Amino acid sequence: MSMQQTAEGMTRPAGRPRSEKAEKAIIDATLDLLGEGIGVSELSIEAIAARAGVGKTTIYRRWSNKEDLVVDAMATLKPPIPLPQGASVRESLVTYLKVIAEESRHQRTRCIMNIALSDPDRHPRLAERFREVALEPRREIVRAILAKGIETGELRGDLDVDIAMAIISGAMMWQTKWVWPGEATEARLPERIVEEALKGFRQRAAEN
Amino acid sequence: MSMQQTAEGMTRPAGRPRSEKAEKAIIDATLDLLGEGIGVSELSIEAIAARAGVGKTTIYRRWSNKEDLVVDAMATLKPPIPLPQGASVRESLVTYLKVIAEESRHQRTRCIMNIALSDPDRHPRLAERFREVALEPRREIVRAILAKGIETGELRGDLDVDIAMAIISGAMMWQTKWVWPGEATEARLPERIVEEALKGFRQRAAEN
Amino acid sequence: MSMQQTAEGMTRPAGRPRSEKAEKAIIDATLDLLGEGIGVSELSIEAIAARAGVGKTTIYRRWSNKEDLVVDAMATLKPPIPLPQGASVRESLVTYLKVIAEESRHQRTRCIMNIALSDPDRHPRLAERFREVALEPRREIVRAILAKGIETGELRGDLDVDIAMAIISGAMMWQTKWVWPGEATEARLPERIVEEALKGFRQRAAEN
Amino acid sequence: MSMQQTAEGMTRPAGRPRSEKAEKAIIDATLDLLGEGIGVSELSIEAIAARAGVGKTTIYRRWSNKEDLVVDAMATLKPPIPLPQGASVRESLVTYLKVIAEESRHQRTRCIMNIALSDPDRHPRLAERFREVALEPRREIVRAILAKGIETGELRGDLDVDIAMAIISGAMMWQTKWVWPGEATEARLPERIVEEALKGFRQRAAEN
DNA sequence: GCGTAATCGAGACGGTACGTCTGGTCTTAAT
DNA sequence: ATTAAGACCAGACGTACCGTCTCGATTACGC
Repeated sequence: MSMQQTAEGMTRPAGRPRSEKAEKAIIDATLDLLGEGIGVSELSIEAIAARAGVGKTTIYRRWSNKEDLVVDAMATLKPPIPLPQGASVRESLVTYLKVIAEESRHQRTRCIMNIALSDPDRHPRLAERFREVALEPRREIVRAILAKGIETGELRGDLDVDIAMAIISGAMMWQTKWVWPGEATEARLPERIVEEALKGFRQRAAEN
Repeated sequence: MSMQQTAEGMTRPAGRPRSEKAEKAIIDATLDLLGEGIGVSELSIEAIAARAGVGKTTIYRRWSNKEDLVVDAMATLKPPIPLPQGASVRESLVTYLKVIAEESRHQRTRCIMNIALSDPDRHPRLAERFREVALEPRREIVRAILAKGIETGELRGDLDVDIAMAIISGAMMWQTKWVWPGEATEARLPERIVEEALKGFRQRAAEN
Repeated sequence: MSMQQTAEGMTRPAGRPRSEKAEKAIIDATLDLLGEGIGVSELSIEAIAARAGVGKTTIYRRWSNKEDLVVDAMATLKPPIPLPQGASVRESLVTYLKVIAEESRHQRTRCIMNIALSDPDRHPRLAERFREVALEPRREIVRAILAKGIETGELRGDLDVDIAMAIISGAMMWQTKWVWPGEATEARLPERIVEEALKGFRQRAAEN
Repeated sequence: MSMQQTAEGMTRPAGRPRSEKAEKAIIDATLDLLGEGIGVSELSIEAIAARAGVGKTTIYRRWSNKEDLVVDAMATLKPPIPLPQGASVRESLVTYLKVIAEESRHQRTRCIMNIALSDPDRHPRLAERFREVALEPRREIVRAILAKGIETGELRGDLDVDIAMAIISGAMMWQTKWVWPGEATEARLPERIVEEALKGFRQRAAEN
C-alpha cells in the first residue's frame, strides 16, 4: 500500500494492527461509488468512509489523498482480457473489439473507464496508473495480433504498427463514446472498423 | 440564451434590461477559469462572479445551474476550422489533422476540450452541446473531404464513410490524449495516420 | 418634507410633479409595517415599496435613508391627549396614566412606541423627533397638572417638578414595559403609583 | 448551554468533545460586538465567527439562531451589584442609584442594556432572560433595602413595595434614557429622586 | 400641440449576509 | 497504535434584500 509497508521479517510495530477488513471495505466502497457514476472530483472521502462504515481517519492514515486511493482501487481491477485466438487478423481484431464493446456495456466498467479517461491533465498519476493496468495490457493484445499478422504475411511488412493500433482502438473508442454514445454501440461496429482499416480507403486502381 | 428569449416584435419587458456586458463578462470569466485548468466540478459560481466583477444574482438570474452556464459558454466558441483545400484527399486530411494538433497545443482549447470530452455520462447536456458546436462541424469537414475523394474516384466508392471518419479522428485523438500525451503529439502523427488509413493494413497480394 | 420644500410663490420646478398619493401611500405603508411589529432595523424599503405599490426609487427620491422616512412618518401621528380636568391632582394624574395605559394596549401605538423608545443611541434623530412629537407634549400635561397642584396648595411648594414628573411617568413605563409586561398592565396600577408618589415612603412619625 | 447538556454521570458522547475555548471566544465576540453598539438585528453570525476566529458551523452547532446566542451571552454577565449597607434607606438607595448611573456610563454595559431594554415584543426570550439575569437581581436589592426600612420603622408599614420599587428604578431609567440622555445623567439625580420619593409630593398640612 | 423634463413603476445591478452543507484535519475514549 | 465518532475551520452553495441604476411610459408646463 501507499504509506506503510512493513518489510517481511521486521518486528510488527507496537499497538493495534491495522484492520485488513477496513482496508478492503474502503477499496470496495470506492469502486462502488465510482461505479455508480460518481466522478473523481465529486468523490468524497466522507462518502467513502460512510459507505465503508469506517472513520475518515482510517482512510487518511493509509492514503494521503483521494487520488492515491483511487489509484490503488483501480489497481485491484484485473485486466482479464485473453488474447483472441482467431484464425485470421480480421477475426481476432473483431473478437477483441467485441469484448471491449461488451465491457463498456457494463455500468461499473463503463464508469470507471470514463473516470480513467476523464482528464489526464487534472489527475496525471491516475491517468498513468490507468495506462499501466488497463491500457497497455490491451494495447499489447492488439500489438500481438498485428505482429502475428505480419509474420504470417497477412499484413504488410512495412505496417506502422503503432498507428495501426491507434486506428483500431481509437476508432472504436471515438465512435462509442462520442459519436454514437446512445446507440448501444451499434452491434456491427467492430466488423465495420476492422473491414475498413484492413482494406484502406483508397481505390485499388489508384494503387497501380 | 437559456432562460430569457424575447421573441422578435414582442414589447420589451418592464424594468431595466439585462446587461449584455455583464453577460459577456460572465461567459468570459467562465471560459477563462476552465481554460486555466479548473474542472467543471471545481468551478464555483462564486469564483466566476468574482472574476467577472459581477454579483452572484446576476449569474443565477440567467442560468439556473452551473452546467447551463458552461454549456452556453461553450456555445460561444466558434468552430473556426476552414475546409482544407488540398490537391488530394491525403493532403487535405493531413492539413486538417495538423490544425487539430495545433489547436490542442493551446492551453485554453486544450482544457476546454478536456472538459467537453471528460464525461458524457456525468454532464450529458454539456456533452450534447459540445457535440453540436465543436464535434459535428469538424466531422462535417472530414465528411466533405472524403465525399469529394469518392467523387473524384480517389477513394473507393463503397467506402464506409462513418467508419472512415471515426478512424481518422479517433486515431488522432486516441494517440494524442492517451498513448503519447506528453510527447508533444509527435509532429508527423497526421501523415502517418493518413498514410495507413488510406493504404489499409493488408498486403496488396492478398487483395488479388 | 425632508428634501423638497417648494416655498410658496416660487415657480414650480419643470417636469412631472411628485405624486402626493404615492407619498401618502409610502407613509401609510411605513406606519402599517411598524404597527405590525416590524422594528426599524427589520423594516426594509423594499417591503415598504411593495406594500405601498410604489417603486423603490420613489421612496429614495424623497428620503435619503430609512430613518428620515420613519421620522416623517412619526410626525404625522397626532398627540391627541387632552389635559385631564380632574378635581384634584390625584384624580388628574390617575386619569392621565389611565389614558397612557389605554394607548399602549392598542397594537399600533404600542409598536410605534416601542420603536421610538428602542434605542436612542442607534437612531438618535428618530429619538429626538419622538421626544418632540410624543414625549414632550405628554410631559407638558404632567407638568401642568403638578403646577396647578402647587398653585392650589395641594402639593408642596418646594416640589422638584422634574423629578416628580420622572417618578410618575417612569414608574408607569418601567412597570408596564419591564416588570409586568404580560400582565395586561394591571388595572389599578395608575392609582397605586399616584398614591405612593403623593404620600411618600416615609413614616409620618419620622417627619415630626 | 442551549443544545447540549450532558447530565452528570452520563458517559461522554463519542467523538471529539466540543471546544470550550471556541465557545468562550464566540460569547466574547458576541458581547464585544454588542458592546460596540451593533444592535441585535445588525449583529451577523458571520461577523461573530470572524471575530471569534471560528467557523460558522461551530456557532450553529451550539445555537440554532442568533437570539439564543445573544441570550446565552447575556447570561454570562454577572450581576455584581452588592447590597448597599447604608445607615439609612435614603443613603442605601442613593448609593444603589449611583452604581446604576456609573454602570450606564460604560460603553459596553450601556449598549447591552439598550439591547436588552430595546424591545420585549420583538425578542421576548431575550427580554425574559435579561429580566432574569439583570433586572430581578437588581430589583431584589431595592426590595431588600425597602424591607429593611419598613422593619426599622423608617418607612411606612403599609408601603406598596412593588410600586415603590417601580418609582425608584423607573424614575432613574426614564430620566436617564429619555429625558436627559445627553446630559451625562446629571450627577445629583439619585439624591433628588430618592428625596422626592421618600417625602411624597403632598403638603404635610394636607396629611393632618 | 409639442418639446422638455422630472416623475413614475419595474426590475437588473454589484454587494453582503444568510443558514446549510461538505471538504479535509484534529482530538477524544475505547479497543 | 489504530479505531469510530464527531468537532474543528474553511468556504461554496443558492436565497433574500440592500441601495443604486437604468429603462419605457406618464404627466405636467412653457412655447
